[in-house]
Amino acid sequence: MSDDAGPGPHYPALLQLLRTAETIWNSSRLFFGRWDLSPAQFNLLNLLTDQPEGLSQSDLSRELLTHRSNITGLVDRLEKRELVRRRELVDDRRAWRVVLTRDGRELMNEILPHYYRAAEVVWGGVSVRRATEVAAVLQIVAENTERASQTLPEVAA
Amino acid sequence: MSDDAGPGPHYPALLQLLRTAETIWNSSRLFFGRWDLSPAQFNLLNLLTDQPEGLSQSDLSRELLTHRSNITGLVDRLEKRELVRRRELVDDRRAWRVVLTRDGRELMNEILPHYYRAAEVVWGGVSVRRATEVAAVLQIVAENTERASQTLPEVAA
DNA sequence: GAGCAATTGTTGACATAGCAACAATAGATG
DNA sequence: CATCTATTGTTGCTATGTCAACAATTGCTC
Repeated sequence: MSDDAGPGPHYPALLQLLRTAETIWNSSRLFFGRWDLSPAQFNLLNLLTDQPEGLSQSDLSRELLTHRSNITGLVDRLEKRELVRRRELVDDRRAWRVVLTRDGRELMNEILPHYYRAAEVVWGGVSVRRATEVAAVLQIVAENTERASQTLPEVAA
Repeated sequence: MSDDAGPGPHYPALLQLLRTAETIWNSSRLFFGRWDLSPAQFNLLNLLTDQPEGLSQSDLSRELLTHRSNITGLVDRLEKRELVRRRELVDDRRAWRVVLTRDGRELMNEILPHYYRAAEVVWGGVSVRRATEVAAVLQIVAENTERASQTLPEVAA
């Protein structure tokens, strides 16, 4: 129960986690740059790939862990390149269904094999079993974080 | 050697990694908001905390895994709040030494204990041993990613 | 149905990113 | 020394991100 404490024993692991994720994100920018896509744009397209009915912008913001208002511009730019289209949602006139166009689907068909291969390269030397264990721990960390966010004042009280 | 492959066996772990990091990042925005800091601002101040001589903006950009040009505005805003100061670097008139002010040091002294405690909360239920193992795997992943970035064309060839 | 609360997407303001181009300076090489 | 190259920080452009406020619509409740 020491009080003016320095870093705890888990602290280095937290730093490594954030650092690794940032490294991957930066590298993915180079990777997707070959198709003139930002990581954010790719992630959005990727979400739509197995959604023939499309997703609302609200759905997209939830899945992408980002604010609704980001989606507007993101979809605007992808729509301008005709990779994506806004279609009407019959039972709700406030919302759109964002769907892949034919061009969008073809682009994803081209990128995805490269992407999946790169994902394996990144885990090179790490067994599937070990990677799965790591993912399980990371899920716990994510859940802890969300729980802590909801009771924010107490986290640091 | 299948070719029009779907996701590989490590793919879910990659998604979980990125998702967890984003969750932490988003949560940290709320957390640091109590002191009117963005996560980026905190990270910069945190780097300076054990650097009484300060760091050049180049050093900062390297450590923060971000472009030089970001640091300009980041330091500008922190300087306006008098948490940080640009001082001359005697042997190189191109560069600055960015150092914490007294206010900046005091602010960090206030925040850091809360921060370190939150870092432990995030790993709740995960033993130190396990967290350290996870971090070791994540370091391998980061190294693989950097190596792949340097030989980008081949990654997806 | 009328009224009220919640949701959806957009907008504007701003912080945070990357990148290219630039001026100033430093370092290396002849 | 002169020149060529590399590094440092800044600027402008754009994309991405948060947030608050707004209009339109939906859902709920009386």
